[in-house]
Amino acid sequence: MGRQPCCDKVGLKKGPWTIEEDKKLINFILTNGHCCWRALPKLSGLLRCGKSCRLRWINYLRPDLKRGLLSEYEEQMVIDLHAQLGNRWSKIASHLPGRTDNEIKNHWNTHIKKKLKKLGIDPLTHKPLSEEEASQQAQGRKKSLVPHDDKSPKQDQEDKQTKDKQDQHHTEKDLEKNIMTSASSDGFCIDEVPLLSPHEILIDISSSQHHHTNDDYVNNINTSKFTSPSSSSSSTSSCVSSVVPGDEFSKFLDEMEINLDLKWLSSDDSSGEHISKDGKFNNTVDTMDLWDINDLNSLDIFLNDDDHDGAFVGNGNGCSRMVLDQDSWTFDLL
DNA sequence: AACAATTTCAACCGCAGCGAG
DNA sequence: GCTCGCTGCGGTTGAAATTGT
Repeated sequence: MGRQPCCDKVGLKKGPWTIEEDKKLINFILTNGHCCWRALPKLSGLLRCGKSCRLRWINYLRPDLKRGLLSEYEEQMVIDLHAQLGNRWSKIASHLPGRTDNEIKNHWNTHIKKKLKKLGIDPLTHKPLSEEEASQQAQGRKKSLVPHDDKSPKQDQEDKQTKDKQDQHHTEKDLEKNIMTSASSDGFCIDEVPLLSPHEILIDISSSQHHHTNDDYVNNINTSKFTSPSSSSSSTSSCVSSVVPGDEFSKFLDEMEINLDLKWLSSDDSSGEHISKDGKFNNTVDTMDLWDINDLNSLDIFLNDDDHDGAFVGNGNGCSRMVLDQDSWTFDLL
């Protein structure tokens, strides 16, 4: 019989997301949350499969994402965690707030692997490379100990991944046990990284029945309400509901008399003409700025900023930590 | 300036895991 | 215990960007 495909693929769009699609997805999730990824595309009017929507949200549009390269500290954490967990990227990501498994995986494959090899460390075993391997690395020639002629880098990578999988399979339980009970050899213990449980991260709407000042909201949120689930594998299965439950966030916006009407501004030009990511030239405000809801600076600004005459615009420098090379998006105040 | 080679990373694919019935 | 449907994960791909010649 075979499995049903994750979605009816006929007529569904694939490939890079357009600004319009992003807008639709964000608007829908922020106003409705996502009850079910499979149903979301239909409800939101997107010609994408639910899986694609989920991925786009989690890896790119989620409000609490950090953008830009991993810091040295984050990189070191990834290395430490990888030494213990292997290629379990979602687990690794769950310890790095604002980072996704995909991002970490990519960073590992493109940066960290090379870095470790340069340092004479085998990225798979985290042990020093043999002299021969190290010298080969130094020469920039990659040859496996088992001769494999003109294996492409891709094949080489596949081999290593297979090996990695096997190694991982054998040691998985030991590792898990080790992680649960002890610190790593360099003193870093992932158990020290706090993971929040869902009850810690939901907005306390009951308390918001009372009148709040803007500062109340921001303080409330900054303390613990908006936090990073960091990856889909964290304590709750619903990314949005764990960060900002859709209907609660809507209530919050309603109560603040904020109409969630997204305006799309280029990160490098918030007022003029724009060139969107796909290279199309827009003379309307039509690209988006990512928000920095992780620490709610942008929210802070749009709640408190008097300078924008009603129209909230991304928080400039404050946003840059997350935005960097990305566009970002903003709200309009009524 | 033009082209080739390499690198990066967003997005896709297939499978595993899990809960519901 | 089995099947089904959904979600999440990890591996892979390929277009775009960057670098080298």
